[in-house]
Amino acid sequence: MSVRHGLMALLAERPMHGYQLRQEFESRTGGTWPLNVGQVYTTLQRLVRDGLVAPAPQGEVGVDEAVTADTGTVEYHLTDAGRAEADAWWTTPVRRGAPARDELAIKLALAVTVPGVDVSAVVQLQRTETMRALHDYTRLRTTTAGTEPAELAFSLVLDSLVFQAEAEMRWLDHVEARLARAARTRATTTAPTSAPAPAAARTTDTSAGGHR
Amino acid sequence: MSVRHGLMALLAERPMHGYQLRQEFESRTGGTWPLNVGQVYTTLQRLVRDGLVAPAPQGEVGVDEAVTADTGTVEYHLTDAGRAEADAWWTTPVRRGAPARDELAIKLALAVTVPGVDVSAVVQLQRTETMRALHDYTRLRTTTAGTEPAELAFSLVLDSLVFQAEAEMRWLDHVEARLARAARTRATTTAPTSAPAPAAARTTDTSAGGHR
DNA sequence: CGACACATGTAACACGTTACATGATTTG
DNA sequence: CAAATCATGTAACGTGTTACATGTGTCG
Repeated sequence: MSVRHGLMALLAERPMHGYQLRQEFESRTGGTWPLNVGQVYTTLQRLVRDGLVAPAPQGEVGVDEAVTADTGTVEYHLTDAGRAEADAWWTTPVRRGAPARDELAIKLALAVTVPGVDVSAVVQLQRTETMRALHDYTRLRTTTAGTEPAELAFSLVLDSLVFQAEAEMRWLDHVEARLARAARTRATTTAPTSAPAPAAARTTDTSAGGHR
Repeated sequence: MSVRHGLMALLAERPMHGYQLRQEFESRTGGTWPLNVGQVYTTLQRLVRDGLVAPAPQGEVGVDEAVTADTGTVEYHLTDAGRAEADAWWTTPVRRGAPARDELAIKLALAVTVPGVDVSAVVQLQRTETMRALHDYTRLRTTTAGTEPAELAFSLVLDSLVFQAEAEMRWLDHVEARLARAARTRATTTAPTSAPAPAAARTTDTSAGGHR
């Protein structure tokens, strides 16, 4: 629904062409989320179908209703219903009740339940990837620090990505810590008397485990 | 792709029915992400089509190839290619290079660039919603604290949601702070001599935390 | 003229969601 | 027997993604 509402938000500012919508959407988010032009038009079609947006052919301006010399370009604008929808978007928070599927969380949840998976290795790989992304973000941020709305917007988007990536890193640390604790508990409960190998493996894991 | 890979991960443990796959997927994630049975079957179809999964009709076990007394139930299992794919999933981190569309980030990025939008109000509404979700999570966590794999998995998922929600809260605070700073800068640069109202509004903003 | 940005669309496909239809098995 | 659970699927729809086709305007 991001694109749908995003386009409506842009059209609330002023009527625009489909092509323009794409440019505005991308520039205001610093190109973080590229938007294919085709999707703009398909989404616009759906918005028109739902009566939220209406097209107005741009021509040499006929005085009456008939359009003279249609140039083929179309300017889209919000209908009243569309404006209401756009307003409703601003006054309705993004639902966090039924969270969106998080591939990483699903992956690790399954990893700890499926036997034979080296969870630590998975965590380690993800940590590297997330760190890499984090570096990319901070590198990007140094190059931009303006006060104009568009630059502010991009800066906020970047901050959002950084905050999320940092949270992910913290969570990965947390997962590793809990795994180590669980392994310890398991070792003492399931094999209290005879379990020399697991104990050795455990100490090796936390210290030499190429992670942090 | 979460469901697709999730099903493969489950099938890597042991062959299962479609119905079972749904139960396992949901129980191991604590019901955080409900999975419609229909989607399991359509996804399985695609996996079969792609040669990653193969169905085996369950019957009264005919000795030769002909199946005697087919009960109508089907057990799905990974093919060699499917097992390779599953292994590849574990050894490939979730890509953070091209981040998934974050509706909240998009929303706020557009909010600060579209004139006439009360960004502070949007932030405030979202803060309330995110807080509510955070409370729900912590309330859920108190009821579960086991060490069995499934409970550990759910616990980790919950932690992930908490970490994310906390990051979102921090980001919302951050956005508000930057907005206040931008408003100050703007007030001094665009109207250095005559701007008493903005200054008054600013002090009200940061102290009377109710909303803006 | 040729390349490039502007501008509009269609087609095909993947994934996800909901609702519906159909039957077998278990259990109160 | 009736209801719930187990079990398998189909149909329709919404959104998102990519690739392709088509044409205009501008500028070196």
